[in-house]
Amino acid sequence: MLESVRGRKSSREKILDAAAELVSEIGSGRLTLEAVAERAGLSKGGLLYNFPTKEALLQGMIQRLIDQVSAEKEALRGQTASGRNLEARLCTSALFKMCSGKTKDIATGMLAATSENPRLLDPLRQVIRDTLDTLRATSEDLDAALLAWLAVEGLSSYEMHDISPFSDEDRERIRKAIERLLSKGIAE
Amino acid sequence: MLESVRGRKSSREKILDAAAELVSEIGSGRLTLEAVAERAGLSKGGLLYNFPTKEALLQGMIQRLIDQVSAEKEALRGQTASGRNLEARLCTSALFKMCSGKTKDIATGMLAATSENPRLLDPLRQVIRDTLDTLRATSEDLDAALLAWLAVEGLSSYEMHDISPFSDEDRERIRKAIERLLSKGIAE
DNA sequence: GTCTATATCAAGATAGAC
DNA sequence: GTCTATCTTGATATAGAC
Repeated sequence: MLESVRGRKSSREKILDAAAELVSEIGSGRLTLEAVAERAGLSKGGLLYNFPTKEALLQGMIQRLIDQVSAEKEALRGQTASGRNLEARLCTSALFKMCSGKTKDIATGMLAATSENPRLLDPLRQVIRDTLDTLRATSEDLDAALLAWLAVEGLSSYEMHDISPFSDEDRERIRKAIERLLSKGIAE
Repeated sequence: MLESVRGRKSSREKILDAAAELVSEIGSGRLTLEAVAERAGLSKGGLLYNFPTKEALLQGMIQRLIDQVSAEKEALRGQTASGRNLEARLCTSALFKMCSGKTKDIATGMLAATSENPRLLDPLRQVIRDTLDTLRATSEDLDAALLAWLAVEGLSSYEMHDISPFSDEDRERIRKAIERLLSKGIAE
């Protein structure tokens, strides 16, 4: 699935980047193949060689979103000390990184898919169900785990729609509060 | 602003309802004036009399979303015992009601607006900034208030995109956990 | 206040050259 | 693998009747 070659990005990657940026800038519903092609530095024909339909492009955006979060989570697993609510900590950290880092635009794939055809979110639905199952099965404090997860999703949603009122310091404060919630739980 | 007359809904209300439903069903990007008109039980011409452009319709959807949450919050204010993190409790309760009740569809106005023109979310941006200011100024435990707020937004986002994995019981559990977080805070 | 008819335009997709 | 040219559809918006 990883198609980046050393040095140069593949056309597919350039196209997905271009599409993600455009969704942020002009809105998911205004995403046109022509605009994506121009931004990615090729023609409509070239784009349609890589993604034969617009739906295929949107599917690609969703799949990259899923792959990115999954990869981030697994990378964190190696660096994270085991302990209370481990899975929830991995999951929230990975999502948090996604919505604050430079891969932030990738989340807009969700908006693009929702816009065109809500069923394109099916793969994401499955991931979310699996995440809930995992949290249920492994969390020492499920209430805290659910709230932490949802809070990161809320933040992510705000960033995705570009309506977040939070500064970098705010986000850091939120990150720490989530960490505290997961390790200490809700007070009695 | 409230234009409902006793008995019959105004055309405006019927149109806004129809648009909200359609966004849930076919995706924000597929929302067409013709489909809205048909669902609302009038013709394209009749629709365009009430909302002269598609943007005006989307603005109407966003405004109704804002008005609804605001009204819900003020209604709750009368019934809620004052106490720890009052504003956060009002705000989360109002949002929670929106995303689980029958007014759920109204939230999809956000998707419709994002889809067509992200700047249509400007009024919502203002409300969110004001909410953050209020929480900052009044919360006994700001960390808890922020997490609770974000958690409801996360839940709302899942429901809005129809990717929520939660059952009614799950949502009730989440509601209680948020209440507990706001009244008790994060453990030490 | 709501209807029909129509002008106008833009977007997705195809075909075939290079 | 990428390009240009073209076909076709469908959506917004206008004009004017009822």
